[in-house]
Amino acid sequence: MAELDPLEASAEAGLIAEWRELLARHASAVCALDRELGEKYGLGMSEFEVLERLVEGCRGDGRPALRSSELAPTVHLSQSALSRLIARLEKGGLVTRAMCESDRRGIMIALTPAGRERYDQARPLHREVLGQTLGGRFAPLCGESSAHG
Amino acid sequence: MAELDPLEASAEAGLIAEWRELLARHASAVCALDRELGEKYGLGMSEFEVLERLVEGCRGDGRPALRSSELAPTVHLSQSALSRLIARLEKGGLVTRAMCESDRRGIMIALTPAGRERYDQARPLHREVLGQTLGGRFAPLCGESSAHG
DNA sequence: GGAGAGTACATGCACGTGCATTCAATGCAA
DNA sequence: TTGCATTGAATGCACGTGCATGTACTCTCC
Repeated sequence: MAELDPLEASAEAGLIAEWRELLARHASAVCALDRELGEKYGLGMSEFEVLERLVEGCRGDGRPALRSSELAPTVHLSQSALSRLIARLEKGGLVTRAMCESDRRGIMIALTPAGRERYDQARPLHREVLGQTLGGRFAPLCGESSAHG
Repeated sequence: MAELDPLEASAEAGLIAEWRELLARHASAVCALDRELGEKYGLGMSEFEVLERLVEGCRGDGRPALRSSELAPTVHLSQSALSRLIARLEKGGLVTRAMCESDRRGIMIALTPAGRERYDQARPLHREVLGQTLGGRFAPLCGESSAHG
């Protein structure tokens, strides 16, 4: 049982505490976001994140669109998952996919007016949910047995 | 555009910064844990978490098993997901499911010696990965485009 | 210019997840 | 006791994800 020094053991305990808090916060926030954004605006958490990156990408310079490869690292999604997510958003009329003229392998993803509007509508709820789940401390934990029921 | 006071706007910016850091840390840790534990010990992150709860449940008092309903809230999994996860662990010989004699609707989940051994083997790697992804700051982000390739 | 390596995105597939439902057992009331 | 609502867990199903691969295009070197 004497596998660690007392010092290392307490460092490990701190690490695990940090890890479990991270898991709990993540679970409660993602769960609440998916539920709330999903039922009120038909968006999942990742869909909203992508819309938000597109809105930010259009800010400042007049660039109207982002490459898929620029988007992927910012939303913690695999390339294939992002590809399908963009397809869903396009099907919903929230973004458009256009061939990139400088490199015809790539695509330019642009927000449509409907996409911008949906984002603007969903944003206050997104912020509110985050405020409750991150700022607030009533973490309901996730899973249908505790928060979904 | 004047939808928020400056004060509220900066509070919102802080909230979003916190949220994005949470997402980034979670993604990199989960991705690394699933990859490392998966390829070296055949365990996913949630499988490991469940084994750990069982090990902790057996500590102190001599209680050899936990109810499924006790386990669920601690691992941020739905009841159905936990049910299938336990089935996978049982199939792998790491836990046993036994009828609960006091309430025959419930089941008692107990770690087998093999399960305990697998946990003991995997634990150092689990801690190491967490130390790198939480303590360290080289967050590789997740997704096949950045960390899986 | 042509061949082969490398890159960007799409797609087949397997898998884990949550929701809704189902089945069995319990608790309570009549 | 019977009858009914409730609870614990398992399962059908749809869906989002990652991995491996396919397809189209670009780049480099000859």
